[in-house]
Formats: sequence, C-alpha cells, structure tokens
Amino acid sequence: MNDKEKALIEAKANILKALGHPTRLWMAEQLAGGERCVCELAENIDADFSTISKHLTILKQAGVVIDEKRGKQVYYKLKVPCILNFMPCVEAVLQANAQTHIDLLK
Amino acid sequence: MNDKEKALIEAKANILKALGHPTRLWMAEQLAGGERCVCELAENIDADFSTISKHLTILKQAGVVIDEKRGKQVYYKLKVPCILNFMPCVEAVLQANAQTHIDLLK
DNA sequence: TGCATATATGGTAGTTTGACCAAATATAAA
DNA sequence: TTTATATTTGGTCAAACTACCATATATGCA
Repeated sequence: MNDKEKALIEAKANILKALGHPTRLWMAEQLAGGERCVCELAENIDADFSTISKHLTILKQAGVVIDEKRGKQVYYKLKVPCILNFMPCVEAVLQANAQTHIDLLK
Repeated sequence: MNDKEKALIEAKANILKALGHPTRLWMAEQLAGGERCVCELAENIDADFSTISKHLTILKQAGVVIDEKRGKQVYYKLKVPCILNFMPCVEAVLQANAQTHIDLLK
C-alpha cells in the first residue's frame, strides 16, 4: 500500500470513526430528518452541553455535517445526506448477529 | 430515548466503530473481494501478527466478519457483504471535503 | 512423537477518547 | 449597556484503544 492509498483509507476510516459513537450516530440520524440547532439536539441527549458541542465538532471535522449560525443559534445539517444510506445494511449485520445467537441456543 | 432505542444505536455505532480504523477498514475492503486467510492479509500490513489478529477479533465481535479454520489457516470473510456498499458515499464526503478546501483557497 | 508454521492470547506502556466543570464568546433583548 | 441565552473552548482525569513483546495453542509434516 503506497502513501496515497494509505491516506485515502485513513480519511475514510476517520469518517466511520466519527459515526462510530452512539451520541454522534444518533445526531446524524436526527439530521437526516433535516437541520437542527444544537439546543434541539441537546433536548434528547443526557449529557453536558459542552460534551454535545464537542461531538458536533468531531462530526464537522470529519466532514459529515456543516453548521450555520443564525441569530443566537447554530444549526447543523448533513453535508452529504447519503451518509446514512447504509444504515439498513448495518441493521442487517445486527440481524445476522442476532440469528447467530439464536442458532447457538438451539 | 428509551433503553431499547439506546441499545440499538449503541449496537449500530459499534459496527461503525469497528470499521473506523484504517487497518480494519482495509481488511474489510480486502474481504469484499472474497475470503482471505490471516497470512494473506498480513502480507500487506506493516504490523505485528498479534496486532493483526486482534483487529480481526474486533471485526468478528462486531459481527462484520466470520472466520473458519481450515487446516493450519484461519479464513475470514464478510458476514454481510453489503457492509461496504456505502463506501462510495463515504468517498463522496471526502470529495465534498476536498471541494470545501479548494473553495477556501479561491 | 517432535518440530515448524499459523494464529491467538496475556501483559504492558504510550496515546487517544469522552465526560464533566469552569470560563470565554457571541447575540438578542431589556 | 447590562443581562440572559446559546454555544464553544480549555483543563482535568479516568477509561478505552492500540501497538509491541512474549507466550500459548493448534495443526500438518518429518
């Protein structure tokens, strides 16, 4: 693997890593339904505001979301909406895992 | 968010997290081309064998891959092949990010 | 059986992450 | 301009991650 390929795979892994935290994945799923301000997201997350803000920063740095300040509030939205298209497949993995457990019990 | 929803999002995030490491993502991409034994994967990774083995264990525990021992070797393959279907979109994010940088330079 | 090969596991050290608190910044309203 | 609200930033600390080394296990062959 050369340097270019390595940089590419690192960049891609970084995006998946950004989505690989429950709070951040939940945020992304919320944003799939349209933009939200930080306060709206915060309503349903049991964590410090600063924690929420940092999670959003990570999503932003990964390029998953973009933000826009309007008045006192900051609105976030998905930068490339297709980013959640693969969730059905992620769920298929969960299904397959569950099936494995069931099989083990037989 | 209730307990069930929380458990679901955690399970999904865990899968993304497993793929959110360059070495593991690379492995998954290799396996998209068909099963490989550990030694074949190791050929192209500059890391200790034990490290490689542990990465594969993480993918296995996440349910992304399954393994099968045949003779002296252990073969790994994707458990649910669609898991890499979204890479084009991940790449679209990278494209969008690159575009943002270009725009900033204008 | 004894040895070499393939892979996994246990232990350890350095690095990164994630949560909270406190403080800073920005904006709108009084 | 003072005040309240919305969000971000900096600091700290415990927990989790990752890499390496050494060691253990399993299998096929001599």
